[in-house]
Amino acid sequence: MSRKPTAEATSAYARLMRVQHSVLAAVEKDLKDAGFPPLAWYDALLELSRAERGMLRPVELEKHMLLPQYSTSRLIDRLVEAELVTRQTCPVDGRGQYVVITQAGRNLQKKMWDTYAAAIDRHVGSKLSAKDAANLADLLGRLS
Amino acid sequence: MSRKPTAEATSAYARLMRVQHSVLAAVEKDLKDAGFPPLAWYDALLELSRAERGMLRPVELEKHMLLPQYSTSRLIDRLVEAELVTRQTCPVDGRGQYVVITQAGRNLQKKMWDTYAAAIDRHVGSKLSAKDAANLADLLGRLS
DNA sequence: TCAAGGTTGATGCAACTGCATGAAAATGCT
DNA sequence: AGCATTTTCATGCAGTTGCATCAACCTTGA
Repeated sequence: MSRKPTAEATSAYARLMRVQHSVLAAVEKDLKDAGFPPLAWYDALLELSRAERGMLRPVELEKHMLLPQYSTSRLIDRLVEAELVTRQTCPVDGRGQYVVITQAGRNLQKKMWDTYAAAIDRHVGSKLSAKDAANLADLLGRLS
Repeated sequence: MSRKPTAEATSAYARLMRVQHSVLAAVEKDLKDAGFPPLAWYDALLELSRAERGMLRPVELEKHMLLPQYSTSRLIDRLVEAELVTRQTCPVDGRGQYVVITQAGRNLQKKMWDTYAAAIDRHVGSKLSAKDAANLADLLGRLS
């Protein structure tokens, strides 16, 4: 049975799309203006830097980042090309591999965070009280 | 002066990115599975259908949709190709043109709305009370 | 053990995007 | 009016994404 959304739900949906688009564009612009690579690189480096021994299987990275498989594969290509990660063969699974963050990768991730944090603060933090932000996070969480 | 965001702001930001991504992917999938073109087509057709006499300048469409200029230009190409809109020369501005929605365009927009509405209800409406949805819309609105 | 089926990762190709630029027309300034 | 600037729209090119598919390997089950 296919129901129609309420006006409130439609409005929330529309703003979710629009606001995310604007905020993401603004944040990406701040990073780009500071001479940094795209956000997807940061996300990947962050996941890797937090992982045990700085390594993850592509398939794990893929799940963390909610990216399609081929997209992850090519992102890794670019990170390898930029020497921010290396590929290592996986000893326990002949199909698989490990992606390992390099020291340069860790350094870049840390450097990007300064700019990234400032951008988040400017485009989100400065516009909401901590209480409102927590409330927003909670409401968004219910959509998962 | 570049400040760091609070944990609440960071969390709200992260969820905004993640949840929008998931919801958009789910909605696009529903539309695609029903055999419809991408959401951007719907958005353009909706804007046009609501406009005076079903026509807009590309530059206006661009502002409504928050798209870069070249992206709008090419979207219009595809809509023209699919005979959902036509281009007409603009009598008051020799540079400009009008994009006019066709009857087929209006029909498609209406048909898509059934599926789109059901998707919004499923992925947003059904997960929030009307009050929560209104609250969410309000909080998101403060980020604009 | 071996075949069937699932998982992991790469890649050719077509479509799409971003960037830089160009052409044409309008606007503003003196 | 004359010239520089701005606005509007299109497009070549390189890089990226989406789709389909492939190859290699693992797992399951008889």
